[in-house]
Parts: sequence; structure tokens; C-alpha cells
Amino acid sequence: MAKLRSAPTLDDVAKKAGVSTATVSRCLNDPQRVIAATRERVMAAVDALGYTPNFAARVMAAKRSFTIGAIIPTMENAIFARGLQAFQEEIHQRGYTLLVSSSAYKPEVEEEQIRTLVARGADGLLLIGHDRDDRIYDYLDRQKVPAMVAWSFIPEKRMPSIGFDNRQAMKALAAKVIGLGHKRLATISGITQGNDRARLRIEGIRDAMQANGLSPEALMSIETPYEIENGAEAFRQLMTDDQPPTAVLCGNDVLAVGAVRQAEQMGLNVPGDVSITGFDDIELARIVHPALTTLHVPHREMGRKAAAGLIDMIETSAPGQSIQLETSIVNRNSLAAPS
Amino acid sequence: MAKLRSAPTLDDVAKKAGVSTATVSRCLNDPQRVIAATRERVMAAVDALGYTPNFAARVMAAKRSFTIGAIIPTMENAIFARGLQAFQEEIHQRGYTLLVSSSAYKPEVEEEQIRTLVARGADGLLLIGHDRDDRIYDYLDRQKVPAMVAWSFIPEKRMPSIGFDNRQAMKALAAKVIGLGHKRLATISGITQGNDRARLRIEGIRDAMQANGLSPEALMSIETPYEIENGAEAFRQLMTDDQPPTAVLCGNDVLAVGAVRQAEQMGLNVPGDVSITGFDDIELARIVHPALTTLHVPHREMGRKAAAGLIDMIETSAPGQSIQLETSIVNRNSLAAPS
DNA sequence: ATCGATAATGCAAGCGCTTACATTGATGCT
DNA sequence: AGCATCAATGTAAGCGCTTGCATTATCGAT
Repeated sequence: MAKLRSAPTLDDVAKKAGVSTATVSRCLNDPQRVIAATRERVMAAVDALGYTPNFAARVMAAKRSFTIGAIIPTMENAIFARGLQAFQEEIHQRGYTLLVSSSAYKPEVEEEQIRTLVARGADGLLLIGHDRDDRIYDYLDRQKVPAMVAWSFIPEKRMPSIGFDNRQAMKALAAKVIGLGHKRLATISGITQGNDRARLRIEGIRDAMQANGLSPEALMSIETPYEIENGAEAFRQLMTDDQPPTAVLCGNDVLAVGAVRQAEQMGLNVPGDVSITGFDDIELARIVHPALTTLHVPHREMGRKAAAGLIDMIETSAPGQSIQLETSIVNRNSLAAPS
Repeated sequence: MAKLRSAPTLDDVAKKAGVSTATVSRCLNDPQRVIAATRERVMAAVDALGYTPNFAARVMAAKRSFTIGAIIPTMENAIFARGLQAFQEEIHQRGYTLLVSSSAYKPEVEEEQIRTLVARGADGLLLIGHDRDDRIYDYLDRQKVPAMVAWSFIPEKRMPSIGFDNRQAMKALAAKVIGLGHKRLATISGITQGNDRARLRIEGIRDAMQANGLSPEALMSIETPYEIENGAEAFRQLMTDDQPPTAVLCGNDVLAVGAVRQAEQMGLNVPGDVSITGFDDIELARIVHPALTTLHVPHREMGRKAAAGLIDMIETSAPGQSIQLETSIVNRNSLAAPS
């Protein structure tokens, strides 16, 4: 009876089963390498002792942590929740555990979190969007930690990505808006600094304007953090202009919901007086009144595939495939022809 | 030049600085124990080499991981998001990292996750609600891993908790509903099995009925998973009864939103034809039409305090204080007197 | 100068696991 | 029966760090 009531170790199990620690280890990690009779004996000992392997020791010896880190801009709103949930379900199924941090959309914070997660031995990282300092990518290379970018799809970038073409998607939506006859367009965007998704969405609108004979410079635009209140405030500003827009394309649903509510507050009918569109198709989009015409993003699929792709990279140390996902416009009631 | 471009170790730093590994270690963990001159030399070496300590090795040697695990029922809806975000901000500030899992409201899954997180060396655990097998608490005791329960406050339970009195809170809301003149009450509850919060909320309604001369048995009640669609379906069932309720108290806002939307679908006016209340006061509650009269829960405060309390338990190995938080009824437009 | 006390640093024993390599025992040939 | 082969298992060397204890340097007081 060596140490008092401390957690049982491999050694304890080995003794109890009358085998070496190597055998126990193999039993646990690669069962078919050990003959059935022994295996049963070992498993019985494991059960009897209530043994759970010590994670740190395992990581140290095996140089694998079966941990995947994810750094998302925020957990607070629903944008990333669904995708992250799917991501975690998938990796969990494959025997990995999720380590999450949120960066609050701040690049410095994100960088620190990346380093922390790597130091903690994360086998791979899930990152949102492509925009970040090259230094970070160099660091990841040097540490040989594979990373997968989600919520964006830009195959020519340094990191593999699983997501959709933000620019193209928004262009399609904008084209539809313009097709309905809108000429004075505005956008309420997230902060574009360090956020390729936000930037590309604006570009997409400009593309559509260009392609449809509208001057891209005419696009009214406000950048603001992704929060309902900010969307409301931005909308207020937009609508108090001399020449208010007839359609406001928002960078995401959260902002759009803010806009819709502000419109109500201002006594403006949506879409009668002004059309508003969202992006993401989160739950909120269906709940708000009028329900948002928005871009549907296959969040769960994205989360699942990102997980699968990342684990592939980890396990095969192959260079990671990028996968493009399709988005679709979902028509609800916040968009109509201008009156 | 031993190993090629592998991450630098303590040893490398020690050599470069011309000191022992012990000194380097102390430099990093307890700087004032080493004289300034040496410290500078060491730090310079650390910088030059771009050294980051190996987490697993540190955990193993120090038997501390500076990791805190949280197991929440789901990340998918917003119920836990805000509190969790605050929790993670707080622990991050105190130098800890968050490990999250979601149990999908399944006790077996939760148990497995708890074991995984403990095996990973979590220094402490955040758990939601008190209801779980004693075996788990025994396990935690044996492993000496402190745990804090949130979203519930029941001081006489085995684990310390930071939250609110679910029963009392719901009783207050129900009393208000009854005070308005409602006599036929219904509730749409989450699954009560393994969920003390859900169960206590129903009890709270019954308490209020009892206290106000209504028969508690008369409460119509449906249990269903926390999802908008389920809330809608439950509401439909309730309202197609011979004697439909005049007020439906929902176990949370998600369910209530489902109910509200279903009401609209059925051409029922809320609160004219039927009143509906929520619980939690998440974003959705303000967005839905009519906005939900609901119970406000101080999620961020709860998250922060849970973090502080848990870290205290970890660092002082003291037995953890329970803290009760206040909830308040927020009056919006989904509740009125029966017509 | 000398001696203790004390501060600074070094030494080395683990922490619990994985895994390359060594050993043993069966199995199937000739 | 004898030998190569291969499967099953054992042996033991780390993995990179912390920390109790031993050693050395420093400093004030005598």
C-alpha cells in the first residue's frame, strides 16, 4: 500500500493484472496487439481499480494530446454556436476534446490564445477567417500545429479553409436586391479590420452594384461591432440621411435584427418603407418581425467538415483540403421591391 | 545541436543562460526568488530561443493544470452562452484556460465528460444544476477535484452552488400571473429528468397555485426538450384541449418563443387570447413579437462569480461558498389579464 | 578576519505514460 | 527433431518540467 488513496496508475493496474505496464498500455491504446485472455485480465483490473489514465503523462510520452483548440471571436451570440457545437460533437466522436477560447474580435487576444493553446499541446487549431498576421502562421508552421480556417473559403490562402465564398454569397443577395429595383443601397457591416468575412461581404455588394449598372461608390456603409444595439444605432444614422437608402444589407443577422427593431421604433415599415437583409440565418432571423430575408449558411455542416478535415490533417499530416460550401438565399419577409 | 528544429526546452534555455534548469524554472514561476541579474540573462535566453514551456510536462511535474472544465447541457442555444462567456473571461484573467464540453442534456454523456475532463487534469469543474448520480460526486471527491454548480442555488446540496432559487423565482412569476386573474394555467417545461432547474420551476408554479387558492393538480403540463419547435408543438397541444389554458408559463425563453410563434400561427393573439411567459431573459425574449414577459437571470454575474468561487476553491482548497443571486421579473408584452 | 545566517543556485529524483528493442514461447517447415 | 519466424510480452529509456534538499556565495556582526 504505497500512497494513500491517490489515483491508481498504470503501474497499479499492471501489478494487479500481473503483467507489465507496457502490456496495460497496449491494452488501452491498441487492444488487438494483446491476446484476449490477457486483455480481459487487464480490463478487469482497470475496472476494479477505477483507473483513468493520466492525461498529462500520456501527452508527454506520446506527444499527442487528442485536444483540439478553437478560437472564436465570441461565444456570446449565436453566430458561431451552432457550428462550434457540431465541431465539438464530431471531434468528440473521434476521441478528441475541445479547448475553446474567445478573442472578442481582438487580434492581439487571438494571438495570445493561439500561443496558449499550442503550448497546451493542442494537436490542431480551428480558426475563424483568414485575416491574421503572418507571424502567427509562421509560428504555427514552426510548431507544426495544423490549423483549419472556417467561416471563409479562400483556397489560395496559406491555410486550408472550409466555408463559403463570402463575397460571392453577398453578391448574389445584393444582386437580388438590385433586381427588385433598389437603387439606394446601404450596408451595416461588422468591423472589417482583421475580418476578411466582413470585408468580402462589402466587396460582394459593390460587385453586384458594378455588375448591375450602379456605382459602387454610392454604397452607404457603416462599420460597427456585431451587436444588436449597434445595428440599431447604425440603422438610425443611415435613415436620418438626406437620401436614406431603400435597402440596407447587413453584415450579419444580429446587426439586421437591430436594424429591424430600430425601424419599428422609428415607425418605419419593413419592407414597405425600407428593406433589410441579414446574413447567417441564425435562429434570431426567423423570430424577428418581419422575419429576415437572409443568407443561409450551413453551420452544422461547416462545423462537422472542419472537424473531419482538421483531424485528417492531424492524423495523416497531409496538407489539408479546402472545401467550399454552398450558401443559399432564404426568402422571408424583410425584403421587397421599393415602393 | 541535438535535435533538429524541435521546440526548445527548459534545458536549452538553461544552457544558453548558463544556469541550471531549476533556476530557469524558478525564473518563470516565481521570479523574485532569483536575483535580477540572473533573471535578465534567463529571460534574454527565453526570448532568443522563443521558448514556451511544455504544458503537459508542467502539469505532470506540478500536478496543476491551470485548466478548468465546464460541462454545459448545450452550446447551441443562448441560454448558457452569456454566462459561459463571462466565466471564461474571468478564469482567463486569472490565468486559467477553459475546457468545454456539452452533454446534450444526457446524464451518461455528462458523466463521461466529467471523467474525461478530470483525466485531463482539470483543476476544477463547472457543472450546471445539482441533479446527478452520487457516484459522480464520490468520484470527484476521491479525485479531489473541486466543482461548482451554477444555474441553481440549493445551499443544502453536496456541492456549492452559485445561482438563483428556481422554485422561488418561478413562484413569484406564477403568483403574478394568478394575481392578474388567470385560473387555467399550463406549463411547457424542459425534461425534468436529471434537471433540478426544470423540476423546481414547475414546483414553483404549483406553490403559487396552492398559495393562491388554485389546485396545484389542475396545472396542465408538458415536458419537452428545449427547442423552439418543441415549444411550438407543446403549445399547440395545450391549446387544442377542451379547456385550453389562459396562461402558459414556459420553462425557458426558447420554449416560450416557440409558443408565441405557434400562437401567431394559430391566429391566437398574445396576450389577448392567451398569455405566455418565459424564463432566462435571453436576447430572443426581446426580439420576439410580442416581447416576452420573463424572468431575468443575471447570467454574466453568475458566470463571473462561479469562476471566482471555483478558483478560490482550487487555490485555497477551502470548501466553496454558495451564493444566491436575485432574479427579477421583466415585464414586456406577452402577459396580461385574461379577457 | 571569522562565523552564522540567509539568499541564490544547483542537483537529481521523480511525475505516469509510451515505445523501441529485447526476450520468450508458439507455430509450421523441412 | 531442429530451426526460422512471428506473435505476445517484458524491460527500460526517456518525455520536459518542478521542487525538496544540498551546496555555494553573500553579508553583517563580532
